[in-house]
Amino acid sequence: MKPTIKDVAKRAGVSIATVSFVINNSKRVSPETKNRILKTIKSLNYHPSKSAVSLVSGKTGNIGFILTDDHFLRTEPFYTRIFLGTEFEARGEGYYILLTSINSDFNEKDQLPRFILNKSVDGIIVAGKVPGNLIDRMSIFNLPTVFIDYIPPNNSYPLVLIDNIQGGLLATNHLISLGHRDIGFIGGDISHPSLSDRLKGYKQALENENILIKSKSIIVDAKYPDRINGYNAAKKLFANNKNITAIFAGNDAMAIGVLHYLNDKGYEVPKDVSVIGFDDVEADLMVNPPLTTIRVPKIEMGGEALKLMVNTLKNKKILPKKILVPVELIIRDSTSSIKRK
Amino acid sequence: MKPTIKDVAKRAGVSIATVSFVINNSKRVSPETKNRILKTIKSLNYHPSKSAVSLVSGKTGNIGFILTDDHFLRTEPFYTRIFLGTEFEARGEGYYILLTSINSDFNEKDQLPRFILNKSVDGIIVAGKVPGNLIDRMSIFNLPTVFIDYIPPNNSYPLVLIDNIQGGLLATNHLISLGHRDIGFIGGDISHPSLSDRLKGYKQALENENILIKSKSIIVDAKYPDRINGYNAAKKLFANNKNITAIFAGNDAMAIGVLHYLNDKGYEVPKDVSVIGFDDVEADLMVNPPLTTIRVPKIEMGGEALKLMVNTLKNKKILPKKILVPVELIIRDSTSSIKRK
DNA sequence: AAATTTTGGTTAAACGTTTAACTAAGGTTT
DNA sequence: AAACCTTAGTTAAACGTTTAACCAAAATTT
Repeated sequence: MKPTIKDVAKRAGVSIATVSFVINNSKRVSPETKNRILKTIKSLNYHPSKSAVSLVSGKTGNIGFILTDDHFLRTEPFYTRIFLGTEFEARGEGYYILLTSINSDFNEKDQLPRFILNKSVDGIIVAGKVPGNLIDRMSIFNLPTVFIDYIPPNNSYPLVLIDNIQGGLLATNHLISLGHRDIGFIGGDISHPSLSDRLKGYKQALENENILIKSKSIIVDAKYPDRINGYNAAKKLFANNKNITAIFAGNDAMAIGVLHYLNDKGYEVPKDVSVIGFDDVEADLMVNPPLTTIRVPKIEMGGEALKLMVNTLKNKKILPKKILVPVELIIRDSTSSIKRK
Repeated sequence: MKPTIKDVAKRAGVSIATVSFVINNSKRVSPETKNRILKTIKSLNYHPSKSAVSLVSGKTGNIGFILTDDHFLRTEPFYTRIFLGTEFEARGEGYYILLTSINSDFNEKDQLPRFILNKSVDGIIVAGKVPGNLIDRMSIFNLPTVFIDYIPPNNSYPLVLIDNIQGGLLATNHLISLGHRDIGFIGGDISHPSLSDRLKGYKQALENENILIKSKSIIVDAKYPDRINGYNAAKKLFANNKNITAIFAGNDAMAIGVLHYLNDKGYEVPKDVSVIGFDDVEADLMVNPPLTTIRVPKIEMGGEALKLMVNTLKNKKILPKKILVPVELIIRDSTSSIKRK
């Protein structure tokens, strides 16, 4: 059997309370006794039982992580990486992450994640857009909650967001600096704040250079930003506007779809058309040519969210705070100067 | 505050023991009382405290999932998908998965995953090859353990394995049936049983058709099966043997490296050379042409492992059992008949 | 109708911690 | 030296369950 605090106490010749005090160093214990207990703990290879600690402290040491099925099963590992980031950070802080996915159309009939119902977590991290119904029903439990990459309707939560406007600027400025003037924008689900901010950055960059913003160069009618919709959006874009020399896609999956379209139609990238994506997922290196993109620091985002969570957990109060994580331009081979044309 | 079993008992006018009996339906309770209690539970929205249950039952309801950092951060979502499969299944069974990654060169100095030390899991699922040191030190804790996609040295554990020999046969037979006779094999880390089995399938298929197995057509000296090593192995293969018309790569990442090499050297795929991979990861659809491959049912593998675990947990004894999950040939555009050449 | 079994429940101990309340001994102030 | 404060520890209650041991009443067997 695993040793308990009693075994330690007996062996060290003290009461269990004293052992508990040195574990949590919550009260003065004489240096000699403390050392003796520490030695005993080590020699017995004692580790406190998590369930006992949880029961009496009311804290579980777990943090729930919620993701929709859509986001989880996404082809590019995006949210999975964010999860990983929380796990890494959690390990250092002594927390466990309980991950669960929910239906993308979560509604009244669906049960809340079990870890909320049976009090198995101290706080919740939500990544990506989730249904309002979930947020409403979750909020009743008054668990500290941090949102990643999504701004919930009733925004009083701590947030970890991508600096999407800056990313949009970076991407578009890169294309402008290469001499491009006819730049298309492709995205899906404009209602998602991330995409609308990327578009905002795009428009701002054009305005700064006094380049006319043409609505026919902006295609944002896809429901979901995946490869197929990227392909179709590219088709639509070229149908509207033959003179496009560069395309900024709202994410890498769509950018890859654009690449496939261009390849099918005989355009060479980047000679004929430059393409830039957003996210920096692994597939970017698999495609030909490797995709220029805006890197989103996914692991770091997860880490920031966890730090925020641990902070509110320790301060016993929720301090609504917004962290904007910086993005970075990653130049690969899918963009080049217009002169080559 | 969250309601406890006492609240339910008081409201229903019974003792807490009776409530407990109906929750676990572990003893006869009259239908009327049972119904009344069930109603009360629902009306109070009562859910048993997990830590209290854990403490008294000695069971945590958690299952640990261990992965090396390498495998976790792998570019293709392979083990992540397996994890997902366990999560899906676990949800139905009422378990939580605690995921942790360990150093790829885990040694004496590294601490065992916390969930083992403080008894936070009832069993452990290990995915992919892990260091022997971990296995040895873990085994002392006598936790039921299931291995996925790896056969540990001291093999007395339940296993969930890919039918790699069958996959190797399927892939090679596919190429042979297209008329290919000069078929190269590319892999990394031949010490990994998965790869050696795939190679075994390759050899068997050739033998069956009385095709000579040439050692110069087999390149397996890479340490790690990634894209770069696939590229280099392809280079080496063609240096050895100009007549190759088809390549079977040990996994998709290497196959994509092969594709890149062929593209760089001006070979057309599949016109000049056919390429088949193994795993069926998402990037297969991103490359041009989409990669023919052997599909490994990743989600299902995770599910099988969890079922195995729950089974041994319920039977209170470890029944060593081996599950061989079947694979499937997925024909895309990177393979074609040799006649076209 | 006395003896026995079944039914439907209750009581209380146990799981392994934390922590408020207490105490004995030694030091410090007056 | 009486009164008080510190220090270093102990005792015992509490957290929310499960479950073995018990019990009273009703049903069944003799």
